[in-house]
Amino acid sequence: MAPKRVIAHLDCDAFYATVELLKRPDLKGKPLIVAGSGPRSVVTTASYEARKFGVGSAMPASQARRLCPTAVVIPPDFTAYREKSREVWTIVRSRLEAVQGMGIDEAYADLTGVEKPLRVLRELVEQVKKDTGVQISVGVGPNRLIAKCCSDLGKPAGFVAMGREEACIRFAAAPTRRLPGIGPKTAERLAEMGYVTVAQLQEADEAQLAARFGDRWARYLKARATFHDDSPVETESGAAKSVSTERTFDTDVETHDEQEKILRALARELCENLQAKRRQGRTVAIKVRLADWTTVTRAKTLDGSTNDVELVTETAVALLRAYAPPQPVRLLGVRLAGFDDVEPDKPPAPVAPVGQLMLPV
DNA sequence: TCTGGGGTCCTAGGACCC
DNA sequence: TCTGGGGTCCTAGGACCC
Repeated sequence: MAPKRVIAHLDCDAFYATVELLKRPDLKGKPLIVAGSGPRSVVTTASYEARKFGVGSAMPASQARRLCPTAVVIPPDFTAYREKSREVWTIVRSRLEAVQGMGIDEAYADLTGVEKPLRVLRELVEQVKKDTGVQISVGVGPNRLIAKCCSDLGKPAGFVAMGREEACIRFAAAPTRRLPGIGPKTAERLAEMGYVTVAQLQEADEAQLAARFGDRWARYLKARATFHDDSPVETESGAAKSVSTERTFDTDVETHDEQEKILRALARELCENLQAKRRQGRTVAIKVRLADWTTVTRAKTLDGSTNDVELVTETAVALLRAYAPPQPVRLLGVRLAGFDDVEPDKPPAPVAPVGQLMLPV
């Protein structure tokens, strides 16, 4: 029988704000908001002082300023965040075997079979704090779902561990939205059916859920509510499956001529990025967001893979012309997918050893 | 008071081939 | 003349996550 899994979720507290405070210690204790300066920017991170005013991630910056007029607003410095992130996860990986990074400021680790896993984690958190100034909150459980919910529970500087049955009880009164995988739309639909809390979803009739969401989703939702999750911690991350560049404009762009000009610049930016990464893709796609927030995508798959500025640009422009946006445009984007190149920094695909026959399956 | 930028995965329909 | 089913590829949209 397989040993009981021990999964940890490690999450940096208010990561961007923390990095800014390390650069500017004089701001310590003040409410701090990391957000762009444009009229349509959103909050990327708020310090805990700012959160007391109701400021949260993904909130329009204009709203955040109104909620907390005394806050110091700093534009994001992604270069600094990437650098600090590298420091943090280098330490974590030096101490733990199986780590799966999830974006810049969090990761899962599989500590199954590790002696005294909680002690190992506590010492790790302490070292990261001492060496980098970054505070990590930790959640531990028998699977990723419980680990994730637990790291959230103790923030900031949290350290929470529990088993599945305890999780079912401790999160019973929480809204379903608290479960990762249940977003605003699904939570809304569940609420319409009378399932507002995790406990209610635990007791929900699966056949009734299936009628509304389909078999697969129904099973998934029940599994989430009862904290069943056997998804593995994936150590190999792999290269991105698509790469895109997009921009929201301070004011909507009205003429097709101007839209085209912007799209060309975006296509160039994307191709230069891909050339640096030595990646080529077959599918060129554009994204157009209209003034009324309608979002449209159009894609074309080419015969061969490319990252050529001319080819990608002309394909993207042709897609835009065919669509001919019927309203002013607030966002334009270009994306390349369908990569069939060798992943960077990896040896070529293995071939059959000499003397071994490749048999048709 | 409006709503960023970078991704992933899933679904569903149509084309096309065997 | 009519009737299949399966598999793959492509496109578009939607939900979700950090």
